[in-house]
Amino acid sequence: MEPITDGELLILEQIWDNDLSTSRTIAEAIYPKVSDSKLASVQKLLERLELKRFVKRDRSSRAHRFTALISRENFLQNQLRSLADRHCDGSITPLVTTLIQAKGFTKKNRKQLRKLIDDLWPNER
Amino acid sequence: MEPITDGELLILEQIWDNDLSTSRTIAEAIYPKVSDSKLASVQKLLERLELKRFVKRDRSSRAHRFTALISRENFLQNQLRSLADRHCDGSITPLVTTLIQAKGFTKKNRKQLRKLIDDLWPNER
DNA sequence: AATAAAGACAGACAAGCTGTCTGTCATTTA
DNA sequence: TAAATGACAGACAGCTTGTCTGTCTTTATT
Repeated sequence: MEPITDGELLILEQIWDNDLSTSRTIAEAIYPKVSDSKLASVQKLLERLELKRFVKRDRSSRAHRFTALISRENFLQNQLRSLADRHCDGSITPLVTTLIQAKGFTKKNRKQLRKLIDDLWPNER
Repeated sequence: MEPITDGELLILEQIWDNDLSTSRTIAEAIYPKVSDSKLASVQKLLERLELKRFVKRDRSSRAHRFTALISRENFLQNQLRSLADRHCDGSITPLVTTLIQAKGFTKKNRKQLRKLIDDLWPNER
């Protein structure tokens, strides 16, 4: 997967939140005042997002409408895989063991995690 | 935590593998042939690593010796936190639930994870 | 119909980042 | 004393990134 920049991510998130957005609605969600140049900036980032295959464009109406080509969940999965590749030789277990010992992972979270594993893979206990 | 570049990471990993390395031993581990300029490149990256507080430098001997100021484990934790901040509003549970459902996370891994939770937090079952 | 508004698009741009390299000086070694 | 080694400052090209300008086309308004 191509790397994504902060500006591109901001726009992709708008599209996730609101499918079939136009460049203007996206710009309005990001900037308090939408000038011509700000709109052009959004369009440029959309152009790059399309080039990187994060987004597709419906050209049938005058104002093009955009749709994400990757789901939030899938995107997160890819980001995590990249991190595993970069820092753990591709292995994901170090990520899991690190995360469950992190500060923000509470007793309640542990309980939910146990339940999730039990639900997703019953008969493994 | 400051962002780290690929070149800097390569060098930090050498220091993790071999504490108290000099710029030369690091360069020898990275490049097949160590020219003057390659050595200078390593030194420049070490300078930046020091500036970013990833590394400290012992200046007592002529050839400075380098030590990591952050452990591999701590570093990974920070990377994961950054990812959570960027993509999940700081929450880490989405990362965990995504990871355990990833392709590379096997039945054996699940078993190990159950055991790890049980070992780290007994009396929670 | 004539004018104005809105959109797409190409291109340019400054700022910043990144790895590399050169040259200079100081220190150690042969 | 000469040569080798190391630290360091600075420069550099190539790339990235968000922004902006200008032009053309299409739609809306008068």
